[in-house]
Amino acid sequence: MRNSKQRDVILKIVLDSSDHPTADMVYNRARKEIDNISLGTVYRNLNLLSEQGIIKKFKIVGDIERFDKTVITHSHFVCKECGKVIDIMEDSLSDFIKELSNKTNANIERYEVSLFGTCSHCQ
Amino acid sequence: MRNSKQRDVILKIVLDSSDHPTADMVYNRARKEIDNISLGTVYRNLNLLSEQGIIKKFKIVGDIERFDKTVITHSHFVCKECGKVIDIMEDSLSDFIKELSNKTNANIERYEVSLFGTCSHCQ
DNA sequence: CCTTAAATAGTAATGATTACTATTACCGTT
DNA sequence: AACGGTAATAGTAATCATTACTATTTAAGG
Repeated sequence: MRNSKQRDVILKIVLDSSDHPTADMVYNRARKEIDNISLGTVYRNLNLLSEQGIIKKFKIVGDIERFDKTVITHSHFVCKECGKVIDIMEDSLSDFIKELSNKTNANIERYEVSLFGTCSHCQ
Repeated sequence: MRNSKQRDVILKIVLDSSDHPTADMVYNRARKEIDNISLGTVYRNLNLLSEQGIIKKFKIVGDIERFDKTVITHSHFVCKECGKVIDIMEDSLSDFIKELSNKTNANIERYEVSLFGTCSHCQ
């Protein structure tokens, strides 16, 4: 993998963001530094970086792809008022899923939990 | 809401299916009964029927919309070998999410859990 | 400073879903 | 049984996120 100014900028944007940006959000932020950067380049590099485990790509049900600097396993909560995506770092969830795996005699290797409601700010 | 042959056929197909069909799957099955039924009609009626609570529309992360005759809250497991979508009727999950709601002082109103792995048949 | 392949910009294609519009058909009223 | 209003439909176009394609640019090793 060669160096590229584009990839550096894209990585820095994700590492500096805490709002779980979409590819389009990264694209718009990147354009402020490289005015003619291509959306395809943003997608390719976001996918590349997440394949390498440097950033994390995730999806919330009913939503589009998002990217996160936090690579460790965690879930996401979406506030229906402000639209914010909030990290839920919940280890007990993974324990719970393991139990479920035994009960249902299906071998659960991976899970995605999307939570919806109202965040503490908006209540 | 008026009667329509199309809606009757579409509803019957979902009620007779246990494979969590997509709109396109319902469309292809419906065409065997009404050869010129429109895909738009299928989408509109599937959405209409799920708004009425007669069927259930759901999504698995990374997958497209699916429809289910089972309307009560439950989660879904996807086998990566055979591709089957299997219902997980797990009450304890909902209790767990309620607890999580308290811990995180976010008001969790709804959740979607997608489980991935290998089913009992394919192991 | 050359060369070569990786990376890019710009554009086209894809696929699921929704929107649009002229036509059809359900159904209550005569 | 015919009529008229309007909901529902068929067929097609539009949308939007994402991927694919291709000619051009650029990193970096010799």
